Amino acid sequence: MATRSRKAEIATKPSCGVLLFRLSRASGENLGGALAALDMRAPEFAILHHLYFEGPLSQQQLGRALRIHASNLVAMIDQLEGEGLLIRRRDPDDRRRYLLELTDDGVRRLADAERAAQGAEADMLAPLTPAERERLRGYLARLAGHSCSR
Amino acid sequence: MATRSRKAEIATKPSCGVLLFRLSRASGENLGGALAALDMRAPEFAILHHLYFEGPLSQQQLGRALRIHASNLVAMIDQLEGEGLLIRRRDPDDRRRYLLELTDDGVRRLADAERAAQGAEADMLAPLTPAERERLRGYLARLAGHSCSR
DNA sequence: TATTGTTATACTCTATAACTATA
DNA sequence: TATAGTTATAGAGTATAACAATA
Repeated sequence: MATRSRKAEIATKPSCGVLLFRLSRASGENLGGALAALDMRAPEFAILHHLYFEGPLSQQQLGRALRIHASNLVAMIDQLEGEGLLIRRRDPDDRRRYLLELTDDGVRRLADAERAAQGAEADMLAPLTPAERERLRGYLARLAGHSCSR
Repeated sequence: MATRSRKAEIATKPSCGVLLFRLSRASGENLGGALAALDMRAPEFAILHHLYFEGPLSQQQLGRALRIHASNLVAMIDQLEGEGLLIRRRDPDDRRRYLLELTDDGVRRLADAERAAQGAEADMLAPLTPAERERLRGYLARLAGHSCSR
């Protein structure tokens, strides 16, 4: 009993949290490698992606969803705006805010990035059947919606 | 047709890769917050965790699994060894390598960290049913085994 | 020659605090 | 007063290259 109690304090299987930690780093490495050919980084890809699906958004909203600190987001948005991939428009209802919106070039660039990322994604998901991949995607989408929409 | 082709280049739903990016950051923030009470960071937690389940391992093996660069791992292992949570033993079969192994204190510290992390994990997984959580954990474990065991 | 661990270093990312303009 | 965006800056995290010890 005494010898078991020490072991019993630790779960017999890795938790989702620690699995996410490991997997996100491996996935990020693959994604980063694929995006490097386009001279793009994962955070930029995530920004374009999120604005495409959820935009227009303020910098605060975008930063909260992607867990990018407001102070760090400024330079990233500057960069993307400088490349003509998005525009900052003042929100007429609250002139403190910007409304970030993709340009047509931004949409095209996102499409290029998605194409590049597809191969990396397929490698990562190889162990799962197509049905399992879709179920995983559904789970992740629900969890992301819950955790990333504050 | 021409108006559809622009849209058609981009998937109608976020991919697993970008969902993992977002979710891992939200999850990491929660985990980091929970571990802060123990004055521990997520990478340290992952190291203790991985050595517990997969150890003993060389620094190269550990670094590859967790995507921590060998040059950066040195200081982290120094720190954990200094706290008495693990030991570096020379591998008698290959004296270039260490065999990293948790001490009893390391196991206890991991148990403390797991307890602290449990609350954050429950919050994150709240949108899923218990059965769905277990299926998700199984998927993540299979993918991590594939991507993180090079 | 190749590999493990190590150091030094530059670069990116992240977090904190203070400022401005708007609300 | 409070919030959105910005700036400056310190602190982690990351990657590259070179080295000693060992294979």
